[in-house]
Amino acid sequence: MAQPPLQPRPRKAPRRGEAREALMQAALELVASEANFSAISLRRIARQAGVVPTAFYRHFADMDALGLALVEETFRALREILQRAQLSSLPLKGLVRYSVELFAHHVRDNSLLFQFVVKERFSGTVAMRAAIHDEIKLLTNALAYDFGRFDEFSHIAEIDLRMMADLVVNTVISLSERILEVAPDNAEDDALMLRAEKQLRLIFMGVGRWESQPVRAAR
Amino acid sequence: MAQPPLQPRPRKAPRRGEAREALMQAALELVASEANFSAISLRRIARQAGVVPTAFYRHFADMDALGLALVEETFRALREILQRAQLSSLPLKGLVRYSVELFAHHVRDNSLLFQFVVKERFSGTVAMRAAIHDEIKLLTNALAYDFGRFDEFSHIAEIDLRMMADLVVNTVISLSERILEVAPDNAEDDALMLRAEKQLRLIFMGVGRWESQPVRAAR
DNA sequence: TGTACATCAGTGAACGCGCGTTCACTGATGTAC
DNA sequence: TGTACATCAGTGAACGCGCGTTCACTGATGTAC
Repeated sequence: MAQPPLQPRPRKAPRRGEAREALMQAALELVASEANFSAISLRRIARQAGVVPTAFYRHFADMDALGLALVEETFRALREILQRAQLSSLPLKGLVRYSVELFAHHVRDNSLLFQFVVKERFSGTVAMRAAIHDEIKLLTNALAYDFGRFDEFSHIAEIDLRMMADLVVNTVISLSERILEVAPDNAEDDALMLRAEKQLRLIFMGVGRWESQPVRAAR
Repeated sequence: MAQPPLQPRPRKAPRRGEAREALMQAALELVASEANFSAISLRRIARQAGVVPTAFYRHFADMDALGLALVEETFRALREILQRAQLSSLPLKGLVRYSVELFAHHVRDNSLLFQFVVKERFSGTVAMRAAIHDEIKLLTNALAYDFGRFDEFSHIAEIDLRMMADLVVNTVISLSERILEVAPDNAEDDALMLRAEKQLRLIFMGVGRWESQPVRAAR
């Protein structure tokens, strides 16, 4: 049945960056379909990408470099969509619902990237964990800054703005994790989005009544 | 210098369960000091436990069984401390602060176990992820049930009690993750606990104003 | 437009290593009488 | 209290395998002129 490939198949023309993207995609697929990044081998990734193991080194110094590239790609795309949406210039009314939907759909549309980051956030190498942690911290700081520009938050001390931004970011991260662990299903996704939306509205209900303590004098 | 151990050292008397605990402890130490569970080998665990690789099989069918035993141990101890504390019978005043401190100290005192669970919650095998997920769901349900017994929550629909319990559990999990990623340091721990306490108080401030939608008729 | 050549992506053989798991074994502990 | 024996934790040799990485190579693409 099988035809012995006696004559070597013609070498495919290499195109710049093609194999690099194939390797990144292969890593994402393997991590999503099983295990985590540290449990899959360089050789498996190369095989999945349709490339010989040694070709890996043409594009990445080692596995850590590949992982870091995937983290960067994830947050690059996330920052881009957040910047395009210009959330902080929208009217407050309906902002929560809109933001939750925007985020949830983005996670679904980029589920392999986000699955990768969710898995590696705590179990990756030190470099990868630090990279993810730093990116999340940047997002949290930006959110705290945006809060400060709304009248509704004018009575809140800076440290409490950060506390609130942290709570909101955690809630949204948790939403992403949940979305990724259920099979794509509109009804289920809607239930998860509705719950997250309620959680955020609950948080913002507290903001109006929040009284920040006066700043303590540094000793 | 080194004396050649020509005559075999006397065999240590095996004690029931001793090696089993040594294997579990070895796995915790290796996971905490580097990598994650899927990245450490059976042989490394045996070596760390001071036992020959094949002895592993006397105590666990495979690595998955060891991992599941560690997950179970973590939540067994957590359930025990929560049950002892009898939180829901304490006066509401000061309950948030007390609960946060209780939890944070428990995490510090059992940091290897919690580091393990935090790392494996998303990156472990399917069986381990499911076990952790189920345990957290049980805790969330118990918390929602406890909420329902306070007068302050009497106007909240059941689904919203669950939504709120979920938000509280997420906040506490996030606190644990943070505590485990900073070196033990009372000042830093206190700052993390204070932030979590504020986040929980903010959430509960919203509860008084929350209006649950009337239940929709099933179609 | 044509030619010469540097660059660089991809190849394939080879290496030594740590891995999970098997097997037959040893010898101490606990139990039946 | 003493003896015989089943149980079971731990041993050590051995296996075949996939791993990361090295090396010298091939040949297509892009560039200088």
